[in-house]
Amino acid sequence: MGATKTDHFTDKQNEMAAIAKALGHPARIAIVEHLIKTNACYCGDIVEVLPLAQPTVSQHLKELKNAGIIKGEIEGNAVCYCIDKKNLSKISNYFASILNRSFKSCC
Amino acid sequence: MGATKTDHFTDKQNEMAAIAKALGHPARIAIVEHLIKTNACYCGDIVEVLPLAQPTVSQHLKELKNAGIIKGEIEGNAVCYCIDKKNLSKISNYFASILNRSFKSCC
DNA sequence: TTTTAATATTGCAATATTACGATAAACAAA
DNA sequence: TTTGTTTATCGTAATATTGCAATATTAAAA
Repeated sequence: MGATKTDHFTDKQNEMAAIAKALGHPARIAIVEHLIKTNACYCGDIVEVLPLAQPTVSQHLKELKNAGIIKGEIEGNAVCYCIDKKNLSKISNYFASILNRSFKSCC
Repeated sequence: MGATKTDHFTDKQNEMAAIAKALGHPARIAIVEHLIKTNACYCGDIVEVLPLAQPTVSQHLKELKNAGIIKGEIEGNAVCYCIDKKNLSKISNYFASILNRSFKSCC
């Protein structure tokens, strides 16, 4: 095996898991943090900041983009990336609502 | 390759990524949701609810426990699991603070 | 003690992820 | 058109994850 049984779970569960999974790597957390700090920046700037080769960074950017966490705008031969707040808001609200519904613990 | 370069990132980045990663699977999201709904319950109840075999569920529970998202208390020969709010609060607050710091988008 | 019940662990196959060199693609500049 | 710059894609090796059958472990019950 090795393939997740996504069809056995609800759309919402799969959606939240996909967003969380995209953020489940320190390089992608670092990218998000850098985009927050600089507000927006070129792909090349991110490559300079991270301890990873350019193709690896490009791959991480693609995953964040697929998950709807960032978006990129082509400017000439460069690409300007920035945060797409929508899905970050979704997962933030999701966790907040889970915590609100969680009262006492048995253990 | 295939191994994440954790030593090149900050402790905070690695920590947030680890929590997000643990939540990056629909089965683990479903487990968390079920624990919220029932407040606390036995491992066996979770196995009944999920479309996965007992060893697979046990493995997912272990990952959630390692990430500090749930905790389990042994009661006789059964184990009662419940949410450990601490790390869920951490990631919830983390995303909230990221969103607060994120103003306008370039693209 | 033997049996039963509830979880955890082991071992393994299938698949996914991570990382990067090489290369391609797209565009600007000369 | 040629060259340089920027980013994406391809191919591939190393490693991690997912899932489950078989089995071990632990403790209650008979």
